[in-house]
Amino acid sequence: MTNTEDLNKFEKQRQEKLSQIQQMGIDPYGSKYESLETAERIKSGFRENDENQKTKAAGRIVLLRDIGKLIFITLRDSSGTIQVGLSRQLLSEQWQLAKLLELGDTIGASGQLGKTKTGEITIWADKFVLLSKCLLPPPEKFHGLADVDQRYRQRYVDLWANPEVMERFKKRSAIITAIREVLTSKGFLEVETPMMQTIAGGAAARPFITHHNTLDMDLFLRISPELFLKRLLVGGMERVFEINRNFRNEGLSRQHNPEFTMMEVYQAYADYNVMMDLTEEIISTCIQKYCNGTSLQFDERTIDFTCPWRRAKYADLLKEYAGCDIDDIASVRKKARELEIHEADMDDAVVINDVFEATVEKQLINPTFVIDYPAELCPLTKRKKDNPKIAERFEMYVSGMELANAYTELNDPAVQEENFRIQLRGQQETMATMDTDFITALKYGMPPAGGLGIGIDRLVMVLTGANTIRDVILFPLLRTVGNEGKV
RNA sequence: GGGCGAUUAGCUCAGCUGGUAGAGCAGCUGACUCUUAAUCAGCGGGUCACAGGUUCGAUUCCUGUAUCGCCCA
Repeated sequence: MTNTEDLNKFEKQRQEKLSQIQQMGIDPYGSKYESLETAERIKSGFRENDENQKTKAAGRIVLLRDIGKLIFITLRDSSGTIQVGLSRQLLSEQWQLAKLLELGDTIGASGQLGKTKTGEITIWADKFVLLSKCLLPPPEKFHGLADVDQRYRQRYVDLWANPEVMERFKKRSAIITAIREVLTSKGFLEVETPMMQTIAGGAAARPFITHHNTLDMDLFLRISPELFLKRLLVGGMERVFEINRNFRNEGLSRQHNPEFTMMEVYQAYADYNVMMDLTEEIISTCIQKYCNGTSLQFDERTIDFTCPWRRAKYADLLKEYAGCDIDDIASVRKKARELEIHEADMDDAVVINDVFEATVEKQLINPTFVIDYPAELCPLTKRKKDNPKIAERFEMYVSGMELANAYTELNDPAVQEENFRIQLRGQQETMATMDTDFITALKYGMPPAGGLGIGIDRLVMVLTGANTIRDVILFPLLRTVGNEGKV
């Protein structure tokens, strides 16, 4: 709990400076300020011994050293920091305002670029403007904002108080751009499909429910775009992708936020092998562009992304790490009991998968394609021609975390309808609706295809070394606190 | 949902076995025209998360609540 009276004391002091500035006839919230150079460009473009380098920059005051008749300011913009020198000599009539500047204020400054005696590139301002007054005390200048809760709730402070946070989100944006570039250069069309759906399909997860008033209709926030993207394959879009949010009404963890960003891509006339190559290409491109080399540090381990990545069969991994044979269900159930999985009233496939998750997943450190899943776990996937018990599906793991999931897409409407029926049998409430329109679409004929989903948040975690998903989502879902929202 | 831990000044953190609190930064006053987390001198600043309980006395011990973190489901 913050003590509002004390907070008011600091706020009051800043308010007083604000009114002093206003009494000087100055607007403390500025206006258009253009022709700026970024801090990094100013520094990289600096020419020694050039007496005539004028420049103009704007940013937030993150450090301020007042030496009397000379003030040094460290200004932070989105590119980095630049030092601004304010001297009484150069700014005779603006000097009074200069002495009122304080940490957190946003200013713009223009003037000659030069170096100080100690070699710091500095804008010696002949003019500056207050662009926005900061009325609340900024975080501690050296440690930044450390309170985890406050960092997420007040990301707008976190972003400038902790430069590595800004860097991480710039990297996130760059990663998504790189993915778009890879896909569009290969002829994939970026599309948007409904976030609000009348049937929450395409995955097994509990959805969020909302309501449309005029239509008096309950809607679900989508748990997956899959069934809509496949409709586009039926429509003749042969290569499509979507990068957008999914919503799952389930627990929160290091790897789970209720809303998360998913990239899904579908390619007609392809299969899951093509999707494996595409996964390698997309992620390798991101790593080449934004990391050094082909390996990186994550979770205190070195992860080697050199292609090709390991491709291992689900059943083989189960044998390797759990020590049981997928075809010997008794041995799998025995292992489940050892792992304290309550297997008694579970289907065979579910027990197998729980054992897999408990034993295999965390062992998959370097990128690994787990291929050929038990068909029962994959209602939307085509079976192997020579073995109908196995589905052509892979999941890709890094550091024990699922990053991607892909299938050779099932396009036989009769098999799909049967799979839906089996799936619905074991479920209740919100999930128990058959997407008959999707079956209708398949009846018109969907080309054979490969489909792939990559969890963007988790990918960004791995590529930026973030150990919780909250560090790669600007505004992660948090509990409301106190009387937030009340006026 | 379960277990463990945290919550002390605006911020970052100390505070041993119970005796109503400290530092640095920030703020205020003053000095300083080359600082780099500027420095120097001085000053102010706290319902020790919240609510109960034990005690002569609780920031400290106990219980509950809230939020966050870690681990597990």
